Amino acid sequence: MGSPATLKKISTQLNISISTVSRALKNHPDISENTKRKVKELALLMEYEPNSYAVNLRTNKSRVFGLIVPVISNLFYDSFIAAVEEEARRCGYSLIILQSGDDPLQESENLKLCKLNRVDGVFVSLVADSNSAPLYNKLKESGTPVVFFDKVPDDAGFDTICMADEEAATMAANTILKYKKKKVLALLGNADLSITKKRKDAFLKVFEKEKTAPTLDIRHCLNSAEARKITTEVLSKKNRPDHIFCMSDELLIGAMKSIYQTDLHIPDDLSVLAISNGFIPGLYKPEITYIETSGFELGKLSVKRMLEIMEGPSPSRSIILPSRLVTGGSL
Amino acid sequence: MGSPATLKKISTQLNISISTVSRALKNHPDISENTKRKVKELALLMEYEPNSYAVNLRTNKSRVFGLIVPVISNLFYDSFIAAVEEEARRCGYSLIILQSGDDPLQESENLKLCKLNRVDGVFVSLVADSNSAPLYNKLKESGTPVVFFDKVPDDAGFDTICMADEEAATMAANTILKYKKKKVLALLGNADLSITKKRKDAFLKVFEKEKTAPTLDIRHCLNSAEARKITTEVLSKKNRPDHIFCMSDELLIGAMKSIYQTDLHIPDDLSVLAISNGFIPGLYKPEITYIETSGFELGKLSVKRMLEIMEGPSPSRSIILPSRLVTGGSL
DNA sequence: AACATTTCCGCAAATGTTTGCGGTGGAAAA
DNA sequence: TTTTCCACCGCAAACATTTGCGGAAATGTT
Repeated sequence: MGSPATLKKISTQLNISISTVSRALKNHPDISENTKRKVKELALLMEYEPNSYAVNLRTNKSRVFGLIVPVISNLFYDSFIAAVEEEARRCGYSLIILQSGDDPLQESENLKLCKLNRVDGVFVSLVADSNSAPLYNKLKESGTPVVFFDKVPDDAGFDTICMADEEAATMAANTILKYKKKKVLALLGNADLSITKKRKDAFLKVFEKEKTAPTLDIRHCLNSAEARKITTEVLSKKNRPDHIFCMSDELLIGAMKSIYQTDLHIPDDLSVLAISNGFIPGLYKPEITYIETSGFELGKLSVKRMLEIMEGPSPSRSIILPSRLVTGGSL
Repeated sequence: MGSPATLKKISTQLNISISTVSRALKNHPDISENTKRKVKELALLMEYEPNSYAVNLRTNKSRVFGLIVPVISNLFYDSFIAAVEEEARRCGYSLIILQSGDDPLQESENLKLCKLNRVDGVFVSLVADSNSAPLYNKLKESGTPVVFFDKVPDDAGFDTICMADEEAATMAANTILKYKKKKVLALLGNADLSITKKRKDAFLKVFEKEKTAPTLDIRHCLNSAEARKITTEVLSKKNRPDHIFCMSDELLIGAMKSIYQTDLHIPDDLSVLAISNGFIPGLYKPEITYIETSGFELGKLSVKRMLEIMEGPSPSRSIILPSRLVTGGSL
């Protein structure tokens, strides 16, 4: 009674074979109702639970997903993780989380950890200079499905799922146009990231065709502090912008800190527009108008896609989640 | 060459026994340098990696921790999770995350999942009406260490680690006293939580002994929206408070939304003090003065404690992380 | 009564590792 | 030459489960 219950212990107690116990607990039709009952009763009494180590070994499955993300403590990623965890659990899967901390090396280490843990599938958001594409390919070939989200590889042949980056940027540009802004400061993220490129291109494209386009000041910043510095610098010039567009929450926070240092009034003196999941924009007064990108939605969809792939290997697809404008009072 | 490499495949290739291969890869002294070299070379070539299912089964360990938390998408918990993940990975452990969503039932389900996955240890922050104490006891008795953090059980005999709740509340009260506030609105969390009780008691205790104590308006609110409603209600009265104390970020956000609706100026008309990890307070203008509770620190410490327990079963301890006052401009 | 069918169950292999123990061959000691 | 010892390696059990196959007993069919 000391060590945990096993099939063998139940079987010797009942003087039947291990396989019968195994089948009884699984409601196998070969086993009579009578023995099923006896087995189940004893199993309950002995608090039997299957040893997943052995089950995994035998079935070569773990019912665990891996999730690799640049950082956890982040308003977008944490809601994504929350959604994936919830959905995965609902479908009988557990979730191992690994963060790469913007380090390509760590990312490939994490991928190795996923292989080591022999997860049944992995979700990945790439770090900036990820060079692990071949590793992902190998993983895929070895039969472990990979779903990329948010920061996805450029190469075709992968399953990706991300926000409508172009659409969001286009929407932002059109909104700015509609409000007849004269001079806009656009704060964009890491220039090396494909997500930044996509958003930038789409953003610029809208203005190209327009006669009434505002003057654009495009700036790349890696983090909140940089965004703040740049904003302060730009706002102090004689010919200051009348609008600021922020590509992410992080940048918005930096910009707002800077704006708070001035006595400029939003939206009269300066209007603001961001791409965000909505939490941060709601904290300010007035609330910042933003284009929504829901990590939660993305997470739910990612799990759904993962399960699809695991069903029957379908050709790889790129899924794009549409975005919408949420009006605050900053524009 | 199709299916993944195993010890057996390497052994037949080299015409040696499985055990020799196993020992060679582990640098066992019984094996000659020569065979070690050959084995390692072939292992590299065949891209051998040990099947953790089998290793786990044999060694009865998984090198995986479980982490049960009410919610993931939360400024405190996500930094805690980030810290635990980082530290655990550094020590060769992976992390399975489960959220209970403030549902006691889900919490015990999650605990079962931890047992099912046979994790080597579990970190738990309890939900409000958790009734799973016996389950945790059983888990502990079965040899799986449990470390509670933040929301910990009242019962003795558990390993707990949390912020200096009393100290933080005492510090808050003393600060309020120092600034000679006349009337303070104190926004506290769920009254059923022990963390709330502790903070409340310590908070009140400071004022009991003081002649110059301010009038106190103690309110409990479950979430941000409630905090906002209460604040608005209280601020609209003729005899409005000159100070608001918020026990958490969530409550602070609600209060600030309400304050932003008025034309009260911080800190002249109304001062604000919060208990927080510092992220949210930094977003406002002026930045909110707060008493720091670092989820990140707590996470690092929790892993350290877990490893200690796993070394040699020490008597259970309660660890308390001291807090400090971070001065913004709201007081 | 002889045969066919169904019901119920056990045998044994297989999953990939780890590890205690025993064994072989050769060199050194007696 | 015999004994001792050491370096090196293999046997086989054990971990707990799943599953194809075969077989005995019970039931049903002529």
